[in-house]
Amino acid sequence: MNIGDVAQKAGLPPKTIRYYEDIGLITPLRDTNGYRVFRESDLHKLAFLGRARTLGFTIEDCRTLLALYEDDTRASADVKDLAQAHLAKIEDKITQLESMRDTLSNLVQSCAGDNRPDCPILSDLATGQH
Amino acid sequence: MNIGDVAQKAGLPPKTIRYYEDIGLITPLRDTNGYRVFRESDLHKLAFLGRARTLGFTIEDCRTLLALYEDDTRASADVKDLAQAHLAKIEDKITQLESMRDTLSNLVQSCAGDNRPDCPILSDLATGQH
DNA sequence: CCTTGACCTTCCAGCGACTGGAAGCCCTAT
DNA sequence: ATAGGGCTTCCAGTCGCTGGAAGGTCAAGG
Repeated sequence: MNIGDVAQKAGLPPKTIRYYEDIGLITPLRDTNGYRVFRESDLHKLAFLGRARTLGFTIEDCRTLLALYEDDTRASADVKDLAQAHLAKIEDKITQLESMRDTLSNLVQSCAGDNRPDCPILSDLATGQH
Repeated sequence: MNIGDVAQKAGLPPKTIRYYEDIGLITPLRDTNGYRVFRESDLHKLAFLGRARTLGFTIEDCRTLLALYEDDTRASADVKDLAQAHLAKIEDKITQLESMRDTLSNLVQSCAGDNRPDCPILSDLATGQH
């Protein structure tokens, strides 16, 4: 399989796949012409990585997850710990974003949005007073 | 005011303030010794920027907001549009993160987290099947 | 007067995870 | 022979800082 095919099947851009090779997440073979040759196992890893990234795991988390996946003697607790830590970070981010959203949505609602200059959004930014 | 004082008062690290000067958000004066000298107006702008960044506006948004703030003839509609667009992005991000959180939290709950290797989290990543 | 230590300066590099683009090779079809 | 598409590498840029090195400045204390 060439990079185009595997990119299609894994749902990742070729650039990303090359990058993943660069940082040692996968090691496809090489044809005599220098082209990368992907095995089924490479495709499998790439799909794994794609899903892990979709869940927001960092690349380093992904590296760890792949290692755990390939280790028959892993303890599921290690995977769970990693996932739980990641989940906690996501929940933190959600909380942060919700606070932004709430403030912003109040400000937006209080702004007339006409062609006059008076604007509670700017007043708030200027003074920090709601 | 030197950078340390203004950093304290604005609640921003000196490094960030220097960066804001680099990219043209502020233009403090200079003392004969080369030290930056901040006026009240600089402090005011920095506090404005700090609050805008806390609300998640990008630097370019902040630049626009500052320009609008300083333009007496602005239309509040322009500010509102900007804020609304930003709000929409935040809401998108929240939705994305919530979807991650839901999937992850299901996976975490289904994982025994003991010292056996069987792990539904890894199975899911490997197969994409829940 | 000298030193110490806290402050200030500039400049360069790195973070994370790609992404765009240039320059050039390879392969197939016409 | 040529045109096109796909492949290669390498370099630079994204965003918003942040760390660190190397060095100038200033006020206080001995």
